[in-house]
Amino acid sequence: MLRIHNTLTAQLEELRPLIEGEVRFYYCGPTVWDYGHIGNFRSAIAADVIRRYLKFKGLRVTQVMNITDVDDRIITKAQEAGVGIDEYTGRYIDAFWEDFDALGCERPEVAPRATRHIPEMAAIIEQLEQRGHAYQSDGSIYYRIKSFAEYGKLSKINFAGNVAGASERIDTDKYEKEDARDFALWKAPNRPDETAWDSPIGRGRPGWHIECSAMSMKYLGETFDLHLGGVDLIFPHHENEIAQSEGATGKQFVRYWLHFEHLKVEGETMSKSKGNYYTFRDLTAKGFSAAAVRYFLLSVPCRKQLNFTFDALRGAEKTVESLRDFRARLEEAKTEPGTNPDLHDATEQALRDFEAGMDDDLNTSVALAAVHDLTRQVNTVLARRTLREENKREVSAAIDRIDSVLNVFGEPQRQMLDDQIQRLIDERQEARHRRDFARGDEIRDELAAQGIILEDTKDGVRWKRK
RNA sequence: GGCGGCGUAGCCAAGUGGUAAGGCAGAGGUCUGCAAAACCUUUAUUCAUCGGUUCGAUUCCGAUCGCCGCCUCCA
Repeated sequence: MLRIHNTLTAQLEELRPLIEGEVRFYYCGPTVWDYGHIGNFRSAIAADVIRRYLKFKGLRVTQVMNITDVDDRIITKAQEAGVGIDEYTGRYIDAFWEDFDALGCERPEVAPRATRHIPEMAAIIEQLEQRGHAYQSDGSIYYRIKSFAEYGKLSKINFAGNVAGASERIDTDKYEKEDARDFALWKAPNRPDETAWDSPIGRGRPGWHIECSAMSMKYLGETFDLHLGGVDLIFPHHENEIAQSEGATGKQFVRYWLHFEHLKVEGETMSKSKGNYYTFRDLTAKGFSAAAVRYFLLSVPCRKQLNFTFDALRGAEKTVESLRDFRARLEEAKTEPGTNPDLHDATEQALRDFEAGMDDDLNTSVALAAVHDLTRQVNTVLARRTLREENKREVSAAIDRIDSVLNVFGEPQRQMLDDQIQRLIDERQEARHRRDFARGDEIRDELAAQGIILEDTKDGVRWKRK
């Protein structure tokens, strides 16, 4: 029997004998019409960090991630727009992947779409009917919750305990269901012209939950290791996934569940009506970099609520800039052979601290503190010009290793300068040698206006793009 | 009403039964022709409030106030 641990990494140790070096996991991604807000991307980045950390730990991963491309709203919206459902969802899906890539997330192995898995869903529904977990009513098919004794085990929802205030809202008469709690597996079309699919279980469209059961089990097996998603999905979605999958197979569905907490904005719920609803594209339009957004969103452990403020995002922007500068300066640094033993120890310590932080329930805050400790110490050594060749190699390797998980340092940008700019830089150096600082500063301002920032160092001038 | 998360410096926050990580911002300094970058020093006698347990609580317990989520449809 598996014990359930309170951290992912502890659970992985328990799983190791079973998983043979490969972690198979599922991430419930967004729905197309809701794909772009930063709350969703916080989850997507959290899943990405987990994915990358599993690889850091030497495990192989098979990740399945869905973007829901069919629901009542999509069907309605597409019909209103007078376009096919694929055409309607396609542009959102394209935009999603564009943002996903920009935010430095690794693509999952499989990104299935519900609309391409109707037969698989129908098969599970048939199985549920055979096993007495489902029933037909008015052409639709519902899950019979009474038949699944363990229903509620994930969310610990106590239906009996709900009092007047909440239970009043459940209007039993409104649905053709045996029990108010039963949920739709398959919905008959409301109108003859409504978008629907033909299948062995009739014409209709899938209920929300069945897609995740069908697609996860198809690609990961009837039992798999890890299931990720936002806390808002615990009930009913994940509860229903368990009921569907375990009802159909009689086997344990998921070994370990991990839920990401919400993002708040200025201490409040993010909502369009409050005017504090931000998409990733809103933030880039305001001039924030994708790296800063990623850094901010992953800087707090994913099981904790995170409060988004523009002050904090500006802070993340500065931090990310200094990390990127750090890596560039490290690579440019001239070194003499040998090693600086203190820095060698500090580098090893940083790697240990980073991993210890991540092992402690993916505590990215602690892991980042280790990164900052290392960069500060290396900067000190760089300032004193006592960085040695071996340290440079070790630190660089450590940063690469850490950044294989966080992906916040950014790619070293060694583009060429065009001749005209290079000539201006040379002219400025000459002017400064003549102590013509007025001309020098004039050139510096001119270049700054073109987005080229100059820094004078003992080894000459270095430049970077703003 | 039920279940759960949370309240730590100007901002984002980690954290622990033994006396507050880290980042950003701020202050002073080093370096620089000046900048920039970087470094050094500094910034919470205190962790929402009030009680309790304890030799000792920010950390445990209770109450209060405040914020967030789920408990209904849609995903």
